[in-house]
Amino acid sequence: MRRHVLLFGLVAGLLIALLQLIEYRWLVLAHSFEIYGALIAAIFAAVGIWLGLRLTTPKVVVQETVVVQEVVVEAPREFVRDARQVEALGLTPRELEILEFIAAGLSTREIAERAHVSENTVKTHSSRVLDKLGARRRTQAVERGKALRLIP
Amino acid sequence: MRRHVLLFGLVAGLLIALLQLIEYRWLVLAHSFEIYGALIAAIFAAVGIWLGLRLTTPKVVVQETVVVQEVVVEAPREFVRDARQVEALGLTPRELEILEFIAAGLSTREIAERAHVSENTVKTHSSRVLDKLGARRRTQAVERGKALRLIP
DNA sequence: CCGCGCGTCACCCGAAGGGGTGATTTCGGC
DNA sequence: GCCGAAATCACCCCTTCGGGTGACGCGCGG
Repeated sequence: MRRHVLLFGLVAGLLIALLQLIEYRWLVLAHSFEIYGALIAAIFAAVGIWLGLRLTTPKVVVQETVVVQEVVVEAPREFVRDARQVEALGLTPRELEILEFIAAGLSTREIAERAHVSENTVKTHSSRVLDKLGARRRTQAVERGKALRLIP
Repeated sequence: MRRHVLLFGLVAGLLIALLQLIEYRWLVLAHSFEIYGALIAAIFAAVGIWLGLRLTTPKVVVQETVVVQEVVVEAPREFVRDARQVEALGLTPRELEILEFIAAGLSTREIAERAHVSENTVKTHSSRVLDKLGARRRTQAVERGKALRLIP
């Protein structure tokens, strides 16, 4: 980021110098003022657009035959649960919790241990989750949960 | 996109007009020329950056109380399977295929239909997948498969 | 040619998951 | 104080899943 600012400053300086040069050589004419202004405007706008794109576009780096692509980390992709989906589906906090455990690949027994409840309770919750998600299997529930942004 | 170009043209025109006005009113001084140029440069660079960002930043649209957010499709996040992991685990193409079906939430029967093989075959494959991934359940296999970049 | 990896299919058995129903408790709101 | 939502637990029944084993055909490489 700082690199970009420095780069921009450098480019700007060079451009100004260049324009000054051009001005003194060929544009010392009547109305050169307007042309000069338009020229500056156009060039800097272009540079600005380029810079704006640079700031948000991924970069591709080639490293020892391995292509590494810098991904735009739009705020480290911190997971944010889609509250509207949750509400629309009527999922309770506990049910979401069990869904997360399921997505982690835990068995009913393991979930029961971690959630400090009986296996029957876990089964009840998971049944409700499957029902509310319209899923017939845990794997399907997980798939839908991820698609609906209910779980990471 | 075309909208942006038009918008930019309009803004540019207004700015030029504004600057002309300012120039005639207060900047008819010695050396106003450089100031004027710098001003144009700065403003248009800013506009350019803003425009550049606008072109690549997600947009939020409010529709009948429903907020729809355009998500930046970062090069559709093309999935690239980690071939080294596949080799390290000794997973065959068919097994990976079945793993994908499992991740999609399909049952053994459904997978058998889509893969045009018997349920028994699917069970054999899925058993091998679970074995090779060190998983005890399908959900766990999916979780590990994703973690190891074997499946999207 | 023979072995090996892969894909295919079968059968069995026990474990796990899923569907349905009913019941109790707890807690916050009306 | 009653109601409803949420959470808890139980039991039954059936399906699915997972583990184990065995077998067959095909193609490739030694």
